[in-house]
Parts: sequence; C-alpha cells; structure tokens
Amino acid sequence: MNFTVPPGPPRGVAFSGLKPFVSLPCDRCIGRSLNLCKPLDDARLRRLLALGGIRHWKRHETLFRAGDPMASFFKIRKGIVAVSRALDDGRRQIVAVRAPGDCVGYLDNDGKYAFEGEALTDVEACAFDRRGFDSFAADHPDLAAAVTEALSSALKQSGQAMLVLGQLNSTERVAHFLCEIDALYRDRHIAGTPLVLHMSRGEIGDYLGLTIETVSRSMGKLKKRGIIGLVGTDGVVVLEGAKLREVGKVGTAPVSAAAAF
Amino acid sequence: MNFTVPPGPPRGVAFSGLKPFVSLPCDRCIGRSLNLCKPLDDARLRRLLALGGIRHWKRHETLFRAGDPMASFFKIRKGIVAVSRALDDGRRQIVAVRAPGDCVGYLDNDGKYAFEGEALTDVEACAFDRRGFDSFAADHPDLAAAVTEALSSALKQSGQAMLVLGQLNSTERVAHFLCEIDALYRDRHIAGTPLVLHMSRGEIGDYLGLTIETVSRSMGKLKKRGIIGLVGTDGVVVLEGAKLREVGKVGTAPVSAAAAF
DNA sequence: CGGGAACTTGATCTCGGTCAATATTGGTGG
DNA sequence: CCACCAATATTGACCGAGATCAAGTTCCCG
Repeated sequence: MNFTVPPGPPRGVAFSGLKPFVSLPCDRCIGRSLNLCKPLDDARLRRLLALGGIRHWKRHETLFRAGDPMASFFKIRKGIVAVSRALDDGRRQIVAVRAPGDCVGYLDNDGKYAFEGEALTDVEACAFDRRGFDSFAADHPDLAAAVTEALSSALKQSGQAMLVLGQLNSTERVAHFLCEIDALYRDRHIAGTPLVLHMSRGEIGDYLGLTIETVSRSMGKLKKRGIIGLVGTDGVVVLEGAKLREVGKVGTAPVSAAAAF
Repeated sequence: MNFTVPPGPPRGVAFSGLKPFVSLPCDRCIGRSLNLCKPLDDARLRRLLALGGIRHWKRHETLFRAGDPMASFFKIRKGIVAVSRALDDGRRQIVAVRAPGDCVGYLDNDGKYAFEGEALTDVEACAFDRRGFDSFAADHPDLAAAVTEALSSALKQSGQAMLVLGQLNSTERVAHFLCEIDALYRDRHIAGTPLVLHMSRGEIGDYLGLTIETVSRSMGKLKKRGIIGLVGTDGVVVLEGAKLREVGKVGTAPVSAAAAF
C-alpha cells in the first residue's frame, strides 16, 4: 500500500462519491466536523472537494508512515485510526485514537509525516492535499479558525493523556481508556451495546503504556468488581458508568469533536 | 495574586514598556515568535499591543489556574513556566515547560483555563485578552497561520512526551528531559554552562511521571557513567551529548519554537 | 556560620513486566 | 452446522524497576 499513489477514483466519481460525505446526517461534512457554524457554500465546497479523493484501507494497513514525505492528510469517514510514534527498538506509543470526522496525518516535520497512522478497522477516508488545503484555508478565516479549534482540542486531549500515562496506575488507565472510547464512539454515533473496542489488548497496551497481560488483568479486575462486563474478546458492557469514571479519574471536561493530528 | 485584575501599568507606560519586547534581539517580538516571516507593521503592532499588558510573577506563583474563567493568555518574556494538570488526590502532571517567546494559558474548556500555569522562576509575561486576540487574528491570515503553526508544534511535542511517559524507563526519561531542556534553553538563548535547570527534583518528577528519589538516582547513574556532571543542585554539565541523546532516545526532529498551550 | 529545605542514599515493598502454560475465540473449510 | 486451528486472551509464577519509608548529607540563603 503506497499512500503517494494518486488517490482513488477519477474526479467525477470522486465528487459524486463525496456527496453523501457532506449530506448524510450520520456522517459529517468537512464544515461541520471542523465546527463551522454554517455549511460551506457551493463554490467553496466544490473547490475544497477538488482537493480530496476517497480511499480505503483494511485493518492493520498504514495510512501514512512517520518520516515519509507528506502529500495529503486524511479526513476519516468510516473506521478507526491509531496515530502512533515508535522507537527503533520496537517500542511504540499510540498517541491518539481517531474516529469518523477526525483528521489525521496533518502534522509534519519539515514536509515529512510526524506520526504514523494505522487502520484499527477497515477505514474509509478522504485525502486532502495539504498544500492545497492550507492555501485554501488562508483565504477562508472561518476555516482557519476551525483548524485552530481542532488543534486546540487535540492538544487538550494530549495533556489529559499525559496525565494518564504519568500518574495513573494500570487499572485506572484501563478504566480511563474505556470511558474515553465510550465517549468518543458515542460522540460519533458509532457506539453500540456492548461497546466494541476495535482494539486488541496489545493495541490498548501500546496506547496506555502497559503490556498485554497487564491490560488483561486490569480488565479482569474491573469485571470482578462488577463495573464492566466482557463480551467476547472485543466487547465491553459498562455496568457502572459512574464507578468506571471514578476509577479512571475522568473529569467533567467533555471530549470535543474532530481533532486533528 | 489575582490574574483577573486589570493587567499592569496604564496604556502609555505599557506601550513604552512593550517596546523592547519587539526590538531587542535577544527577546522576541510577537511576530517572530509566532514564526511570521515579516515583523508586524506599525498599525497592526499598535493594535496588538493595545491588547496586552506586562505582568510579573515570582517563582512558585500561579499565572492561571485550571477551571478559572479565562480572561487572557500570556506570552512569556522572561523566565520559565510549567503547564500542568492535577488530580483531586494531589497527583499532578506537568505537561509542558515553556520559555521566553512561548505562549501559555491559551487553551480553554468552555471559557475556563484547561491547564494550570506556574512560574518555575521569576517570570515576566505579556497578557493578551483572548477574545481580542482571536478577533484580531481573524482579520490577519498570517497571524492565524502562525497560531496554527504554534499549536501544531505543541501537538508534536505532546506526542513525543507521550512516547517518553509511556515507553521509556526512568534513566531514559531523565536523559531525554535533559536533552529537551538543553535544546529549549539553547533555542531561546538562555542556556549557560553549566546548564541551569530551574526545576527541583520534584518538579522534574512531576514532568516525567517519576518520584523525587528516582529522578535523583537516575541523575546519579548518568553522572556515574560520565555522561553528565552535576553542579550544585540545579546545574548540569553535559559531558557526552551524543551519549545522552542516545540514552534519551532523542531523534533528529528539532524542537520548534514558540509553542502554545 | 547556622538552620531549614532540598537532595542523596539505603532498605524494603509492591506493582507491573516477563516468561510460560492454558483457555477462548472467531474464522475457515469440510 | 460443526470441527478444527491459528491467533488472541487469560492466568499463574516469578522477578525487577521504581515507589515508599527512613536516615543522613549537601546546599543555599540569610
């Protein structure tokens, strides 16, 4: 899979393909997801759409790789993406889990992707040429403000994540994680009962700075305490939401939508 | 100390007081620090300056408190500021260390500061009314782009910090910290020999998710290996920079200037 | 100098990592 | 639909890095 390949279908198809992208209530248009008050008008919409094309990835495929030259960033339409950073020796840290409406692959170091993006599920995303988008945003203050808002939101989340990694013990971390995912999926209307994590124990471990075994044991503790139930290998039923939030030290601050990374 | 008090001296004084802020080569004007290519022209400069006033804090004083209603954010002129987040039970995580040229107190949740800002040294900073700044930036695309750049930079740093907290062991973390501070102070031209940390072992611990004792022991290990020397309680001589970066898993990605938080 | 705060050092304990089975699970093909 | 199997998760035993508790020791600032 090579992300530098010209993205997806030809223009006409891309455009019609993008249509539900901006009209379906359950999905999110670029405007809404970036917290603009009003939808983009036709001319602006057309221009913006011309920048992007829809592409697909299967679970475990890479959307973008740290260090590779950046061409475009991605707005997730369907599926979950893990944004991560790795060391030479194999250790890796997932720094964010992103869902439909979010943008990923926006951050660069000197024209190279700063992080790695991996599909946690099958993913459908819209690729936007970074340069084109930036110059477009430069002419549209409200869009630029939306980008600022998204970045601010991501930065607040990162601060919270640092608190989790630096201060919480293993069970607290797992509880926090479950609350976070629950809130995220709820916000994007992809939550079901039970909650489907779409992440293996190993991936959760890479997010929380824990091993597979510790994640498993912490889940077990929460289950034994009657706070959650486990369904299969990927499903979680939150039985005692308040208790779970208490254990996970989840404050009242809401998860904000459409963060970039 | 109440940060909602009208900031600093009267207008005229504030303006003349701000003058060196934009002209001294060792300090940084708002334009340069935000990575604008050109200095702000006179009219814009005047307008922007009208928004801010200079204020001072002593070591350990609070610039802004999480949850308090946000009035203004702060651009550091002198000194070091720790941005942090705390739990009810006293645990706290320093999420960033900021230096002259950086902005702090920019992030809010629903009009309330999202983080806490504490002076690690005596601090001089320029307070800008957030609302006024935002509306000003809305009319000046290059300034908005600079804000985006600063936020992006901070977000990349946060990702790196998550890797440190989640994956590195105690000695690696301390080595990484020393490299980071060294690079930061160098970038802002406040580095000397030896390097003066301006942070107690406890503060370093709150930044790295370690205890005072572990920070001390890790420093001792690095000293015993001949990688650093310790001068007094706050001074560090980097004897083997390459080795230190290797231990701290410091990549080639540069520390970028003027991050916001 | 003198005294209090900060740092270092040592002894012990504990949580989470590591290594090693064992058990589930979910996907596949008969 | 069921049996099988490879992948994943769970569980157990043990170990070690870092936390905790407790003295010393150094440093800095009046």
